[in-house]
Amino acid sequence: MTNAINTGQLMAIVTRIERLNEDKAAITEDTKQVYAEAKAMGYDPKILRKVIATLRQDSNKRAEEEAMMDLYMGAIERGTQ
Amino acid sequence: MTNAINTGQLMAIVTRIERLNEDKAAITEDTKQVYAEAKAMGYDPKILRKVIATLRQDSNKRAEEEAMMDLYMGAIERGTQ
Amino acid sequence: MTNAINTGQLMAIVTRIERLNEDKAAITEDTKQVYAEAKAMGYDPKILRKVIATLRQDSNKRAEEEAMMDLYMGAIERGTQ
Amino acid sequence: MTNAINTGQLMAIVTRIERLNEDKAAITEDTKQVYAEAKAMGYDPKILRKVIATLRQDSNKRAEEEAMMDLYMGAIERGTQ
DNA sequence: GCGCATTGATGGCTGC
DNA sequence: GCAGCCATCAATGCGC
Repeated sequence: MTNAINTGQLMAIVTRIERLNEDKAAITEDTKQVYAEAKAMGYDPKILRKVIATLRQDSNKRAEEEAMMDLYMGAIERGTQ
Repeated sequence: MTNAINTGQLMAIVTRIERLNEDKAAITEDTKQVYAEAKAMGYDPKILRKVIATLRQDSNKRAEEEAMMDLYMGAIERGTQ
Repeated sequence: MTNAINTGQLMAIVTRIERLNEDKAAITEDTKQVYAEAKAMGYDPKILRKVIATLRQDSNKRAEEEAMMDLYMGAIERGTQ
Repeated sequence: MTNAINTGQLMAIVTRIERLNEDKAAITEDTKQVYAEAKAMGYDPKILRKVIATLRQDSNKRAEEEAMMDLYMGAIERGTQ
């Protein structure tokens, strides 16, 4: 019967994921720390967040535009076959 | 006038945060990878996620929520008999 | 050449889809409203959502998932004793 | 004891939400239909989706820019108080 | 059946 | 201190 669970294997997986989750939480913590420092230096955290978000959006936008271009190009190629 | 912005300082902050965001994204990537491996080994990712979430939850709170859920469900079942 | 686009036709399609999207957004809004009212009446929205989700689920499938979850949890508990 | 549940009230809430969910599903259905028609007319559904998404993004972008502007204006006002 | 895109849910942050 | 808001994250559903 293959329904039996390989306990060691399962626990290894669970442990790895839990570890990754902790690492991620730690980074979130660090990020908050940086925002706190920035605030102490007089920067408005809210604006800072918006700026970062905007910078990220701009990269995404570029990627997005390329994707769209590819899509159009593909359509044209198919249309002219 | 103190409104002038220290460009270097600001960029340092922004860069640090972007770096942390990237690190976090990388970990998210790794996590997805682990789930994919687990799936390949025959584990159901959906259940796996539930298990991880459950392990993280406080058991008292969990019991409480279940009790309330039963209460609601019971009321509805009686109402539709 | 048939590659030329019928602008009016295309716009009609786009407009219809946008309209449907708006309608959907409006319903989402209404739904949030109902949850808010329910909360004001003392119902826990989180539990309420779980109840609705549960009612929608096929009960066989639900039992199956719970069984598998128990299997995983049992293996982990035994492993950590 | 106030923990007892007003069954009729609860069911009314649940029913309203379920109804809204159905309406939403119906709209989703309609949308799929429109995409199917468009495809039959020779439009590439994939591109169509991207176009719609882009149009939506552009509106969002405008709103976003206004929000950012407000944020900056607020910061300046606070800074000059 | 997979990957993706959208949508729904949760937790954290901010302002009152 | 809490409610509302936002941003992230999980999950379902869709098209390929």
